[in-house]
Amino acid sequence: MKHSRNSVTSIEVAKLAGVSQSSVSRAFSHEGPVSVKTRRKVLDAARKLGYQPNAMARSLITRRTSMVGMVIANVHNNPFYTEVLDLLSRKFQKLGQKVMLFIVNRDQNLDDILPQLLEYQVEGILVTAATLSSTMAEECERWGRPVAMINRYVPGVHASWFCCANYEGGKMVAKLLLDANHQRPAFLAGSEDTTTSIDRERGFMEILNQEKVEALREIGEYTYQDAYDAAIRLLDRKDPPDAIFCANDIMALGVMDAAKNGLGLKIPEEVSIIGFDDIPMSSWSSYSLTTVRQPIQRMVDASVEELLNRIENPEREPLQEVIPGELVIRGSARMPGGLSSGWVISQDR
Amino acid sequence: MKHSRNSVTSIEVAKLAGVSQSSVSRAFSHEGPVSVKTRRKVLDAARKLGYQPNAMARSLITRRTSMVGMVIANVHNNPFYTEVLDLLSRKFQKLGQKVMLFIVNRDQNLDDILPQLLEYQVEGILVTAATLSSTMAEECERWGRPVAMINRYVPGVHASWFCCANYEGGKMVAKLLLDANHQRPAFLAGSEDTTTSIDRERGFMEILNQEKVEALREIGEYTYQDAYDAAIRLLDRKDPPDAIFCANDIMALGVMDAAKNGLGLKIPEEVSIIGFDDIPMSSWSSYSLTTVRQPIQRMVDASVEELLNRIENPEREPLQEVIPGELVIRGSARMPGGLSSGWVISQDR
DNA sequence: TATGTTAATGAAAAGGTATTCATAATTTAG
DNA sequence: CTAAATTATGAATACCTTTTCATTAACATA
Repeated sequence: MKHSRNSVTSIEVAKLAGVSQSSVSRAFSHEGPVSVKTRRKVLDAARKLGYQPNAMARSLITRRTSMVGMVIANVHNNPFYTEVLDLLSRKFQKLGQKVMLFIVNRDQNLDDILPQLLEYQVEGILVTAATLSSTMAEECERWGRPVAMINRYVPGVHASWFCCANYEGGKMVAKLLLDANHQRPAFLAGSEDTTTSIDRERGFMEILNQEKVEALREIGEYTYQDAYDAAIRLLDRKDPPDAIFCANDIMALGVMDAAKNGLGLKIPEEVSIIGFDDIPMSSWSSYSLTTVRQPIQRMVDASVEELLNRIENPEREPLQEVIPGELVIRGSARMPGGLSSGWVISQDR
Repeated sequence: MKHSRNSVTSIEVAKLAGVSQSSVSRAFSHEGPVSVKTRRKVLDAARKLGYQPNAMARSLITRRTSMVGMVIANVHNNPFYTEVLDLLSRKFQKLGQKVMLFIVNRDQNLDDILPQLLEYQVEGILVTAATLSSTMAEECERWGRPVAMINRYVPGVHASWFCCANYEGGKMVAKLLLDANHQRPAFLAGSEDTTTSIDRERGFMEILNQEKVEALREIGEYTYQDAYDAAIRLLDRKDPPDAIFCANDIMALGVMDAAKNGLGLKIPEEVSIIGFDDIPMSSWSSYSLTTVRQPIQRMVDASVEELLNRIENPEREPLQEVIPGELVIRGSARMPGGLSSGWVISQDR
């Protein structure tokens, strides 16, 4: 026999089990008192009919859905966010939350996504690699739907966010390059309008300026190909840089390919390359990229826990945190003479 | 003012607009007749109150949710499935479907996922890179929840599926290698229990057997690292292979790194490497991997359309399709002398 | 045994919408 | 200008749960 849709209701189960519908509900929801005898009867009947409580009906009365919205960009062209997506999803699952997923473009306006999320009564929204406008975030929060962001923040917004210490990361890289006696560094920006790229550059430039070192600059739009092209432009000048700090790893890999295979340069002898993220490919022997590892697990854990926390306690004020990254020294950048010079060399994972 | 949860109902809107609740519903659902005047009044009031229809309540009565379940594995360690996830999600979005996402392990049992999907009344389920047991699939279908799979099938199962022509792909690769005069090919399997790996190997071996060519064999579990290790074992023997066909690209990249950087071999002069998938990295200049491109866009389009189609027409029989892949000739495999020999050389995307 | 407590049960209401049906308003045809 | 047909509206119902409340059964205490 073929059921057109799942039409088995608690009433039918009740009938078969010879109890009231209320008892069926109690047997399933672990709330309220049920005798072991009726529970058994109910579960037997339910199994026989293939009954399953209807989450929609339940949510209508409990006003809880156990659903969260997840908005993520850049998932296909940056393995870092693939990993974030993976970890987020699994963490939510483990904590009993259902995930409603929206994949967007980095620069996409979320104004048409939000209504859908709210319509479906998600209890909270997690945004990463995309930016929720300040007004939109306020709107969500005002309706009791907490928002948490990863690696993105909006000044003064009433929402939680968790970022890698991008500014400090940029500083670390600059110090490393100067210590290793680089004379002519360059910065390869991601997208001009992302705080991640901006902050990494700010930290980087801050140190260089202190030492009165000027830096070249190009834009790679956070993609392999744009970075490859930018690297060619950069390295093909009469006065090429001797080091390139890229706003993320995927660009750094593009730059390495451009330098090595495009222009036949030796890395790190002729040019040092440093990235940011520490995606899996950075440790591959073809690249061996020196980079700043983002504390991805901690960012994920913190943001999920914070989000669920604020769902349970709506009065709680949103939390924001900057979590330090760590330098991962591999082979793509020349090292300071001593090497001992106090650098923390992180192990590969 | 802070609303505890979204508590604005159609009744409040009706009150403010001075119409009945029914009219509010009609104004929003584009069903039934509404005069332009009342529609305007309703929408005005709704905007003022920040009203949004409650999808849970709606689904309860319409018995439709516009939600589909998406179960995907391997998303973090195989860029191919990252892209599938991305395309699937966007396609569903474009067609007005909400996606409930579950990320699982390849070998994970889906028995605990399914009840959750059914509980939340998804109207269909799309599974990729994971396997739904035959009985589970039947169960879903029996309750009117169509199932579609990408790159996975279960013999005799009553579900839709769309696969790349893995068997034929394996044959193509074998022919190419033989034509280019390779004497000692090897196959690097993914996971032993996946039809993708099995079918690719079957096609590959079929041609080799025809020509009485024996092949070496190793297992790489579909990961870069395992493949790297397997390649070392393979290439470090006294009688190493002169070609390695890998069950997917990510393994092929591991094999290339092992050969080039681990053992100092020249590719393709000393060993040819061929992959399967055509992930973005395969076209990077450090690899330039010859591979079989999966028709990812077509598989995604077909499976989504088929799933929605069967949701609308539950009586329709599930459709299955094998879609041919195409050989992408790059630089990681020695070519037949003529090169003209009739090979379709695909352009990079 | 009588009485007071606690546990178990069922009837009924509530949650927010879509939809049916009957009625009212409007338009069209004659 | 009336009758007929059409369109717009509102009241009431249904969707499937959870939960409250009142009632009954079971149990323990004196």
